[in-house]
Amino acid sequence: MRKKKRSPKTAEDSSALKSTRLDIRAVAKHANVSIATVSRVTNHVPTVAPHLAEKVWQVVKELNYSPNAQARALVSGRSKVFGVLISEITNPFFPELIQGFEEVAVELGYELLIGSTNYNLDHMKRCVQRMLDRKVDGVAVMTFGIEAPLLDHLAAHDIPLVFIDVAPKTGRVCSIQVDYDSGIRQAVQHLVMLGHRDIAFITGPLQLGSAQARRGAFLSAAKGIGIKRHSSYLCEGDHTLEGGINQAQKLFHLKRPPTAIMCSNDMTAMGVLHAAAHCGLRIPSNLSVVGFDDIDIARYCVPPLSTVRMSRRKLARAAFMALKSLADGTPKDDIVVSTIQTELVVRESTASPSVLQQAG
Amino acid sequence: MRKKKRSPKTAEDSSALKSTRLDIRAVAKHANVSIATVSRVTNHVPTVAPHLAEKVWQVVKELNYSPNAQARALVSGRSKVFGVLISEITNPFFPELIQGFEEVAVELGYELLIGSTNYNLDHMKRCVQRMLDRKVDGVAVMTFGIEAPLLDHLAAHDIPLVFIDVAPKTGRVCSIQVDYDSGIRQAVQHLVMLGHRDIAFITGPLQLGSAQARRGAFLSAAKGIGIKRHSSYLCEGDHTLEGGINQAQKLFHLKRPPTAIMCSNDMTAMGVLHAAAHCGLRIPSNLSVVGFDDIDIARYCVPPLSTVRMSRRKLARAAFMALKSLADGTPKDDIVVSTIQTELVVRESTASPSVLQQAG
DNA sequence: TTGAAAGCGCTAACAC
DNA sequence: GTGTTAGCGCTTTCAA
Repeated sequence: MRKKKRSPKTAEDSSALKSTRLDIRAVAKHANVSIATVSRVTNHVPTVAPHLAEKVWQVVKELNYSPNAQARALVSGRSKVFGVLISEITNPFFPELIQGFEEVAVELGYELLIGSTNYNLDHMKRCVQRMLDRKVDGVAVMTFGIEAPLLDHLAAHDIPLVFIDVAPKTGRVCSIQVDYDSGIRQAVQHLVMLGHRDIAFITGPLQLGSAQARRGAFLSAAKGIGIKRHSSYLCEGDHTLEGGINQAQKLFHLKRPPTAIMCSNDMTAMGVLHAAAHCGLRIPSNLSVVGFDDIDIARYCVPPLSTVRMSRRKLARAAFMALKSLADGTPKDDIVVSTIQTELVVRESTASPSVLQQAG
Repeated sequence: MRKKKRSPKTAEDSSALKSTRLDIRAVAKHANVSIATVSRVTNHVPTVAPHLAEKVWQVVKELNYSPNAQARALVSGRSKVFGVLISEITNPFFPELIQGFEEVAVELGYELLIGSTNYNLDHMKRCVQRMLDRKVDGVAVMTFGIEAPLLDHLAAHDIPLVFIDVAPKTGRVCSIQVDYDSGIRQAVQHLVMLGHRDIAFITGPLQLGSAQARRGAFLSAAKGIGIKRHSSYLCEGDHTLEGGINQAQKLFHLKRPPTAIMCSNDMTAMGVLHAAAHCGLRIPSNLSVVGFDDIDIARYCVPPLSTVRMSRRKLARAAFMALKSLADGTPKDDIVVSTIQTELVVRESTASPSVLQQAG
C-alpha cells in the first residue's frame, strides 16, 4: 500500500482529527459542505445559499482559515502578483513609488515582486526572468528606460505591461501620461519673475522617454517666455546625485555661469546643492536651484528645495489600476487613465539673483 | 467524455504538437525521458546519468523552459520566498537593506515579499498575514520593534525568523548582533579630541532594542572617556527626520546648548542639520553633528555628515543566510552569525567648537 | 444550488 | 539510474 490517501485513518492517528492540516477540506468538513462550496464562498461566488455561506464564514473565522495562495495561483492561472521593475531602490524616488503600489496592492489582495535593474542589462534580463518564473499577472515598468529586447521577451509571453510616458504599440500594454509642461512652465516663470535670465537645465539620461519629455517641457516653456538659450546651459545628467554634482561643476566654470539651475529630478538638484556648498556658493543668494519630483527629503534639504511636484502615490495608483484592468481582460482601448499633473512648490532654494552675480 | 486529459489528441489538435504548453512534460517528451528525470535534472539531483542530464539541459535551453515556481512551491512545501518586514520603505535605511537582501536572494533563487508596517499595528498584522498566506519560508524582522502578539502569531506557524539585536528564545528564531560600541566610542573620542565636552545624544524610540543598544553604547563610551552628563543632553527622538528637528530645537533653546549632537541614526542627524540651518547655526563651526548608519545620502548632506558606518549590505546578507540556514533545517545552535562591526566616518559636520561658543 | 472529480505543474516515494 | 504515479490545495467544469 503505497497510497498516502488524504486522511489515512490508519491505527497510528485514528483519533487525531485535529491533527489534519488547515486546508479547504478541514473547513468543508466542519461546515458540513463540500470543498466546492467552501471555494465558492471564499471567492464570493454569489450562487451559494446565504445560510450555507454564513456557516462557512463562521467556520473560516473559527479555524482561522486562509486559502493557500500558491494552490490558488496554480489552478486558476492567476498569481495575483504584479512585477514592479525599477532602476534602483536606493534612489528615493522609487521607494515612494513602491509605497504607493504596496498600498493599492494590499487593498486588492495583490503582492509585488520588485526587481531592480541597477541600470544594468543583465540585471534587467534576470529581473524579467524572475517575474516570468513567478508567474506575475503583469509588470509595471517604472524603470528609467528599458531595452527593447526585454520588452519583446515580456510581450512574447503576452503579459500585461504598463509604462510611464511611452507606450509601445504592442498587445496588452498601456502607459500613464504625465503633464510635465504645466509644472515646469510654472518653475520657469517663477525664476524669470525673480529676475533670472541665465537659466541652465540639467537633463536626465536622454535615451529615456521621460527625461526627454522633461527637457522638452523646459525648452518649450523657456521659448514661450522668450528667454534666449545658450547651448552650454543645457547639459545632460543621468538622474543621479553624482551626475548633478558633475554637471553643476561644469556650469560653475562657465565664463558666464547661470544664475539659476533647473534639474530633471530632485536627486540631480541635490547634487547641485552639494556641489555649490563645496565651491562656497550660497544658495539661494548666489544661485537658485529647482528640482523635479518633490521627493520626501526635498523639503529637508539645506536649504529646502524648490521643486516641481509629481505625486508618486497617484502615479503608482494609476499604474496599478491600469495594470489590473489589463490583467482582468479589459481591452486596452477601454482603459481610461487620467494624466498625472505637476505643480511648482516654492521653498528656499530660489531667490532673485544678487546684483553682484548679475554683473559677474 | 468530460476528462480533459493532458494531450487530448482529439481530431482538432492532432497535428499541433508545438501547441502544447511549455511544461515539464514537453521537456520530457523532447528529451525522450520521463518527467521525473527532468525534475531531477533541473533540481540538480546527482543520480542522473550524465548523458541524459546533458540532453535534458539542452532541451531546456532549446525550448527556453523554466519550471513553474508555483507548482514547485505547492508540492515541495517550500516557496523560496522570504518575507522582509520593515518599518517604512521611504526611510532610506530600508531600501539599502532591501538592496542587500535582493542581491543574495537572486543569487540563491529566492524572492522577497516586502511588508511595511508604517509604525502601525494593523499594518503589521496585515503584513504578517500576507506573508503567511503567501507561504513564505521565513521572515526577516527588520522593523524598528515588533509587537509581541504578532511574534506569537508567526511563531505559532513555526516560521523561521531572524531579528536584529534581540532574539526571543522561541523556536526557530535567531538574531544578528551589531557591535554598536566600537563605532560609537570612536565618535565620542573624535568629538572629545576636537574639544567638545557638551555632547548631546538624540536617541531612537526607546521601546526598540536597537535604539536602546545605541543609547547604551553612547552612555558607556561617554562614561569611559569621563565626560560628565547633563540629563537634558539626552533626549528621545524617533529615528525620523522630523523627530531630529524637534529634539534639535529643544537642545538649541537650552541655557547652555551642547556644542555637539550625536544621533541614533542619520535621519535624525539630517533633521538636526535642517533645524540648525533654520536657526542660522553654521555647521560645523557653531555645532558639530554625528549620525549613525552612514546611509547613502549622508555623504551628500550639506555639509557632508560625519557618521558611524554600519554596513546594510553585510547586515542583510547575514540576516538572509541565517534565515536560509533556519529554513534549511539547520539547528539554531549550529548557526554562527558574525557580529556586524561599526566604524566612524569623519566628514565635514564635525569640527572644534568655536571659542565664542565655548564661552557662551 | 450543491457535490464529485479532474487536473493546474510539479516533487518525491516507490518499483523496477 | 530511471519511470510510474500519487497528490500538494485549490478552482472549475459537469451532473444531479
